[in-house]
Amino acid sequence: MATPKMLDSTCSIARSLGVLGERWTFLILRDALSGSTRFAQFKDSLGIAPDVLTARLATLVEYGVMTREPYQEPGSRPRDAYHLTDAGRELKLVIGALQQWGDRHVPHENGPTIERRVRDSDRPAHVGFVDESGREVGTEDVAFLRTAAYPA
Amino acid sequence: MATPKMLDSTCSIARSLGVLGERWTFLILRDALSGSTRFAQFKDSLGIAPDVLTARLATLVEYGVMTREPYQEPGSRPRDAYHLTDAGRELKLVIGALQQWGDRHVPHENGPTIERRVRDSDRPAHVGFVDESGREVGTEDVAFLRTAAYPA
DNA sequence: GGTGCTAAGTTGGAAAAACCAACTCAGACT
DNA sequence: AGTCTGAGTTGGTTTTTCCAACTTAGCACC
Repeated sequence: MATPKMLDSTCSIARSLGVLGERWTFLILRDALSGSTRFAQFKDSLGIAPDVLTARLATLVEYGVMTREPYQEPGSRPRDAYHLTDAGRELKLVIGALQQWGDRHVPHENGPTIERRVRDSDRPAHVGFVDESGREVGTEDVAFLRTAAYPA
Repeated sequence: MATPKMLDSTCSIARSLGVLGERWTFLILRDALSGSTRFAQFKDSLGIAPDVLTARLATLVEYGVMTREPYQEPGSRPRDAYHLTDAGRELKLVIGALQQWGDRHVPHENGPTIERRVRDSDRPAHVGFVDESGREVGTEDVAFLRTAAYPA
């Protein structure tokens, strides 16, 4: 139920995790980013208990990460489909960063099963820090600094 | 206990979450990235139950995200300090991506309390997709593609 | 050399969340 | 009328988490 304590935090990481930090949520988003839209798709792909899936989809919809829309395939009764919103699609970066970290630091013997590539050029892409001019900056060259809004 | 089912997955995201996906872990890492090293620092800052903190630190150490080292301040008894490894420091990218998403999509009325800046120039930085040449690419232009290792 | 202090835990019991199997419900199709 | 399927709900068990109290080890002071 998207731990409300965290949603009020002044820390953006805690607030993100208030929405996304429960078990299964990131895996649901991974599936959604790769095209899953239906309850049964998530359930079968993940092996998640249906009551938990119901709860997770509800919080994702509640916080604007996904929408729930009725749709009807011809010759089928109306169903509900879950689609990522713009906010949800922006999580591609978070998912990509997790994927990249897992590739490197929790490797599987067969190597990566998914790679990130630029659509047109087909060249490899990765997640990194970028400055205003769109140039990559090394991780060590980025500092997390307190703003004026930082509490005392 | 770092759900072993996920650690064997061929999906790198699932493997990452097998190590990092339990409650509190990302917040522990956030604190670690901002300089916390001691048990009590994490406990007091997060309000986490001590038994859960013990368990989380143990899995982070087990999977090479942090190290546990005895150290001694003069005039104090020897204690254990927890430090991020290189693998742990690379999670800055994941944490940064979560932070950025929270800033934008789960905003707090006071605005962000932390911002990402390039160390020398002091200019803002963000997390993004980058191609081989170090140039940022839009999220829409990045595809997640299956490799030969993708299971049937 | 006993008492108190503090950091880093451990332990035991209560509460919350996740898991699992079985069941419901509604429309389409036969 | 009966069957199938997707999308859930329900009830009971197991696993995690939470919380408060307890332990342990070394230092400092008297």
